[in-house]
Amino acid sequence: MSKKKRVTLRDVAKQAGVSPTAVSFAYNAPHQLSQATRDRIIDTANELGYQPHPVARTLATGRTNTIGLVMPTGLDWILHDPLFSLILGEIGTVCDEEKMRILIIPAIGEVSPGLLATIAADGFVLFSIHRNHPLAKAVERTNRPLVMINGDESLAAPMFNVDDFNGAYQAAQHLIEKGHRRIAVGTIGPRQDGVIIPTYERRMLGYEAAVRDAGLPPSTLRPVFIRGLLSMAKESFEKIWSLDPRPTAVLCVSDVRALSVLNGARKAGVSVPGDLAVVGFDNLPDSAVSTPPLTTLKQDLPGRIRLALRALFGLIAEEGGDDEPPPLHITPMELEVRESS
Amino acid sequence: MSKKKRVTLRDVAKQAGVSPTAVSFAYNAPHQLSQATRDRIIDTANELGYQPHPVARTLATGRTNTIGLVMPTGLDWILHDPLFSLILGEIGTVCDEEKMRILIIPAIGEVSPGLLATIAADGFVLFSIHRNHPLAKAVERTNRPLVMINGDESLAAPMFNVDDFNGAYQAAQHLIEKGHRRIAVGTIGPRQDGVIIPTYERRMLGYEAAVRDAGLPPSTLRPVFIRGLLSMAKESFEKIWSLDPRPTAVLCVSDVRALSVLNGARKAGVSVPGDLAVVGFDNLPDSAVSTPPLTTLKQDLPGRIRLALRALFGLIAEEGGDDEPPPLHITPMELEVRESS
DNA sequence: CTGAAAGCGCTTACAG
DNA sequence: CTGAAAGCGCTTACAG
Repeated sequence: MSKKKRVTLRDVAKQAGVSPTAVSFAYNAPHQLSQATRDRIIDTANELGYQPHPVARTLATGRTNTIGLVMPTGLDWILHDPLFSLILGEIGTVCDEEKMRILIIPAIGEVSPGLLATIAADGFVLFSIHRNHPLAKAVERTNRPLVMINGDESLAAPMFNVDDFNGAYQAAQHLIEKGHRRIAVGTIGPRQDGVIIPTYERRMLGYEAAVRDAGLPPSTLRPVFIRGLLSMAKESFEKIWSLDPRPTAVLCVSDVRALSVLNGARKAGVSVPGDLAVVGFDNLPDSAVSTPPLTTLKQDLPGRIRLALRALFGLIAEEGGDDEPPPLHITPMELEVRESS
Repeated sequence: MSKKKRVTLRDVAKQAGVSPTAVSFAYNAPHQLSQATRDRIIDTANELGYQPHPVARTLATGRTNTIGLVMPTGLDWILHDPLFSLILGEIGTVCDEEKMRILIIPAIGEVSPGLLATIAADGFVLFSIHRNHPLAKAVERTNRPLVMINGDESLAAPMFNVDDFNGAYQAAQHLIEKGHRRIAVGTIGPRQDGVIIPTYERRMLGYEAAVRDAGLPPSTLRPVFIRGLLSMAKESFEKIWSLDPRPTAVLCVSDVRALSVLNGARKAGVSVPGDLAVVGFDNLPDSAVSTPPLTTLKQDLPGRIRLALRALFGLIAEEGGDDEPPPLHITPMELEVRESS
């Protein structure tokens, strides 16, 4: 009583009076069939409750219809970070359209060397992965298509980045022009697992260049390690506010950090931008409606993700590695000045 | 250059000079082969770097070697809750031993009706799922083996529970004997998605019965909705402490809640058990080393999980549903009195 | 103890 | 526009 027989393609073919080939075509190459037969096949398939068996399909095609998404954090972090939510949401949308599944691979802690090879993905997206990360090499060794988003530009793979350096440069320049001379930089601290986020590295360089080009001393910038968690508002703000000498502005490498500082300042009764100007990075949806709205760097993240995924699907479809050098896309960023600075 | 040919079972057979059958046996039925040939096969397989193709195996056997684990919360919650960590850890260990994979199915929000049917699992474990939950029915409809842990005893499936009622009864009785007459009950609030946790339901009944049997009025117990998050220590404690009249003790339906209250009390300078006695439920590892150590109800959770999984693997192996009524295992709980009460 | 053969449920050249 | 046939990489009665 527990094993209902599965309805197979053969059953549908028999019932509809066509060959198995025709049934397969009805799903995978509809234009090869006349409208009439195609409709008849699909109708009888629905009647019988036919569902193509994904495992059989995979065995026949060699495709799993899954992409592996390598993220630089643990799963719990991914689920809480608004930027990651945005990214996952967009990737999810595109993958739905393409009938692809997503397998999230958190790139933290011990990564067993052979793991990636056994993961049944048609291709990989690496998000914010540094060249030194063990997974960067592991993925390359699988010889499967891959693209990188916010990646390390010294890696040889199609890369879809924003212009972190120039974005950061603009942000710092903006504050300098406003007269700020003591600027905290809210950034990520060294991670205990040694993982480096390439984006943040480049943003730091941009800040520093702007200070240098303005003829100001490096000490104008004071790095402060804060966590990218909205719940750490109090701690983040206090860490910045207690610097000696006290800064008049803060540049954050991410909007989450900037919003966290913003909230902390408000709770402490410190006026933004009066007492402390705050500038973020990435332009989260929340940043437009915070109190006050956040000055930050705009980018078309969804658009960039779409581009990257199209590229990946292209590579998967081609299958034969052509040997062109992998493309490097760097999208410019635009400073959106709002009321926090 | 991108498609290395996969080493197949056939390649190994050829190289080792045996039939494909023999190679398959070397992995799946080693006793059918002489020691000598088995060793030879395994050796050449390793030399060639042969890895059995899981998809092909699934197609041939009908087994995916995956169990679906249905949990009553979102993934982020699962990753933060120490009880769930314990459970996942134990399930992971057993599944590793059995070479089974785990697919976590968070039972929250919208659950599409056909979803479960398309999930390629050989069987399911339902954890803390109530009879009214849509997934309870959906899983039953898949007609695949399933077992329940901390389940709703009105459901017809093998059930592995603790004796929530009597455990709660003991806990309440203990406080009553100590002379407490104003007892807060730290429990879960109604969830916005209407999901009910069967275990907590039964625990409430046990508390109430003990009060009744002691001849005390129902108002002795004052339910307070607190969240099962250690980070909510302050809020949890204050909610209890601000009851009017102020309680002298609190019964919590979970150790996480009890620990959270304990921490909140300590930070507020309220002495436990002097000003407030605290009793938990489940005996987390942390509960033995908290300040003060927590009075709680002991259970052998790992043992129970092992039992449940063995039962599930048994059902999967049998494959033919025998029609015995599903077994109901109820493990007794023992009150472990420590210094918090 | 070992092998030849059929089958799991699809896809896809190939031939018509 | 449609069908017969081989194949994806395994497993497993069945026969020896």
